[in-house]
Amino acid sequence: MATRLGEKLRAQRKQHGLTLEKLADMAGLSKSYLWELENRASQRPSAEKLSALADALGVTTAYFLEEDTREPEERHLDEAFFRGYQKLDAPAKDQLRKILETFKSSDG
Amino acid sequence: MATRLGEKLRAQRKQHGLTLEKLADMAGLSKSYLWELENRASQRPSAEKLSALADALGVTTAYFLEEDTREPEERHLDEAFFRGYQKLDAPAKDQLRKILETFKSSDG
DNA sequence: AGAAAAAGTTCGGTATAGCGAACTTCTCTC
DNA sequence: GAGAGAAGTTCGCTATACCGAACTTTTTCT
Repeated sequence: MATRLGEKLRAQRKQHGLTLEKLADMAGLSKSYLWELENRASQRPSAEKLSALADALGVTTAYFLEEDTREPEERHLDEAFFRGYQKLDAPAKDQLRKILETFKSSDG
Repeated sequence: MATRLGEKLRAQRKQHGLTLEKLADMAGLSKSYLWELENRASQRPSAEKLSALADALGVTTAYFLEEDTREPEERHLDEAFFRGYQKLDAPAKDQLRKILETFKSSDG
């Protein structure tokens, strides 16, 4: 077995050194269901549950859903960057956006 | 009735000039269920469905789930910025991250 | 205004999300 | 290696996600 989602969940959980029960408590679901998410194929968790898990593990729901070709490390950097960006005030955001535009035009 | 999620869904759908049926087709769900999402309280759609809707409407799932205090316009800018950033090559990303750090330290 | 088409709404049914509690396996410590 | 405690797994059940088809309302024609 082992779905893509299940593998990602388990990998993240282990990485944080959490047991099924601890993570389940943190995310507000049962450990039995969390086990099913990790181990049983074709689970379709609700957006609520998946989002709670993503929050507890410090990733985005998109990470669990998408086929993401990025390395986990790069993905993590990207998400951290976006969280940081969102906390800026409006003028700072605006500056960054302008800088991004110049970067865009200088490659493919 | 009208939940937070329902309101957001309907607002986005109208903004794109889509009927229930069109959006439902685009996102791969039935129009009857989409109607329920928009109009019935306490819906807990699967991450899959919500993600498909978010994709079709050009927003993130987080937008539908979070209490987001940002103005829709700002949120949209932020998400567009992040999409742009993710497409950059590694060195460009790295430069932007460093710039972000300098911005962070210069405010609260 | 009235027909026809398009949009929205209701409803009954099936599959499964998600739970609690019991059971099993692993990991200690003596 | 036995017994205790933690971690993982199974299972039966209830609530509900989600659908198709029928129905109603709104819009768009002439």
